[in-house]
Amino acid sequence: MAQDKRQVDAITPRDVDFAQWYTDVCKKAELIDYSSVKGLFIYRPYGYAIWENVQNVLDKRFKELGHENVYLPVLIPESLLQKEKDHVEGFAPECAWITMGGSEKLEDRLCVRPTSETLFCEHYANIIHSWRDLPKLYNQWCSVLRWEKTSRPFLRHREFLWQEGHTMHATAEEAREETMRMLGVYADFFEDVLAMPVIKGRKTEKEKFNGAEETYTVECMMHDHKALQAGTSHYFGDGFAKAFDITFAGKDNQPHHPHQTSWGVSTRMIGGIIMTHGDDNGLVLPPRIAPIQAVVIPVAAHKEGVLAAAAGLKDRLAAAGIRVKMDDSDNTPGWKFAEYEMKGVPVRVEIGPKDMEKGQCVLARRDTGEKIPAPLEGLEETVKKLLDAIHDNMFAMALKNREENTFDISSPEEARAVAMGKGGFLRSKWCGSPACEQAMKDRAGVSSRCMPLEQSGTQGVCPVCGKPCTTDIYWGVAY
RNA sequence: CCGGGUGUAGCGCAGUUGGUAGCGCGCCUGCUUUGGGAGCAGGAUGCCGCAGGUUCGAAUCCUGUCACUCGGACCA
Repeated sequence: MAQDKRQVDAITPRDVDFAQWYTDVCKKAELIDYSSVKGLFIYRPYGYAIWENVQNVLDKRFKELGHENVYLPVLIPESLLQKEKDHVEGFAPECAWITMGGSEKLEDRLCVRPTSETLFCEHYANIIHSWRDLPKLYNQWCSVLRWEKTSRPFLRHREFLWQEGHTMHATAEEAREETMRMLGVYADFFEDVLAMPVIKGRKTEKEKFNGAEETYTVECMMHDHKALQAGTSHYFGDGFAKAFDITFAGKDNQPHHPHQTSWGVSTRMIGGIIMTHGDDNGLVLPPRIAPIQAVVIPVAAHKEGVLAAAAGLKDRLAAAGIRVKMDDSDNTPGWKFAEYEMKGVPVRVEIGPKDMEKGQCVLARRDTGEKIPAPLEGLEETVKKLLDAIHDNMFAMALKNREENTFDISSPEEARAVAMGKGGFLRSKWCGSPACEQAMKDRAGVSSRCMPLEQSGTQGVCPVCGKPCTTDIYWGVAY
């Protein structure tokens, strides 16, 4: 079957206008709606269900690694926010402030949390006293507010949902291990659950989180060859602990500052899913996160026995642990095909009179469009295997896109030619100088994405200054 | 935040020199249909984004404001 055939005309093709295509998918797949306030979006049930599945998988993993969920307040007093200089400088421009309580003006105005480092530090100062209190492995699921100037569904909200892990450790080594462990959790999640290949790497000084010593990232390539930072993990050292006066008595009976990490992923990843896997017929959801993994559609439902057969298939698949829905509404089959394709349901199960005669149904896979007749016997296993095959294929397609659009460049001008053309990840050496990084921004229009953890170790030269160096780095245009 | 564009029914749009609001799709009802967005018949739906102003009279002209959108700047 030709999977590139466009079956849905409610959506602008990607090649015509990628930005419009993205907006169409968000709306037509019923993921999101706009509210009356710029940048504040409504997560509709189908969109929120994706986030719930993300939460379920990640929350389980966090807890397996010993993390506990907590909930801290939504407001931060200005005096508290200002305790760490770099941090407040980074976030102040996008804080929203509460200045009135009822009809009274507030003495110390309150910031709606843009992130919760300061709140966690204040709390940790109260509860960490001894080496026996460490490590503290806390995580919070919440929303945060950043007063962005421009906003787009999922990719840049003023209010967005995320999780933020904040951990405290007795030693720098332990905190560094935690930073890398959680980066690994994110990388595995993106690849094994969302079918999104990632590049794990470290951010440059310019791009790192305000107040962090080191920032690590998982970077993904979207279908339009732009980069998306999909998750971050920070090592803070003891900078915040000093600023917030967090100390503990060590085994040596001396006072010490603990070492800290934070790490987070947000609903931005849903934008990443859309732009990594979607096609001209709409959303294509990774099976392991799809709210509906298989939709059963009865064909000629008025005919004797068809509805009962469809309901039977639904019950069997549900009993096998597959998230399944039957659509027995009176829309035509063609309408339903288009509808669930727009919504990215990985597998469609068609059953009609002709199938029943042959003891089969028809499976249609969303990723390739292929239609496969399948015997009713053993259907549970067939569908499970198909879901895994779809995941593998989606990952392979995304990886192919990234590999075919990653280029080695040796000058800002060469980088610019690619960036202004079809775009992509640009790989080069880098001398480590902020001036050369800025020159890439000014002359090529690209920002540094990350220095990959997997370094080749080979000798080369910086594309800007020409100095010999060994560090591999990726550049790109980012969302 | 700076420029360009746009706000009229759920969606997409028309609306002339200012004169009291229209089309297509969708929606509701009924019948016929059903393997790729069905057909016929009937029906319902409007704070013309919001707030002021000009005018006998404003969707239309003026001012302000909010939102969407495309560039740019900023930004995780």
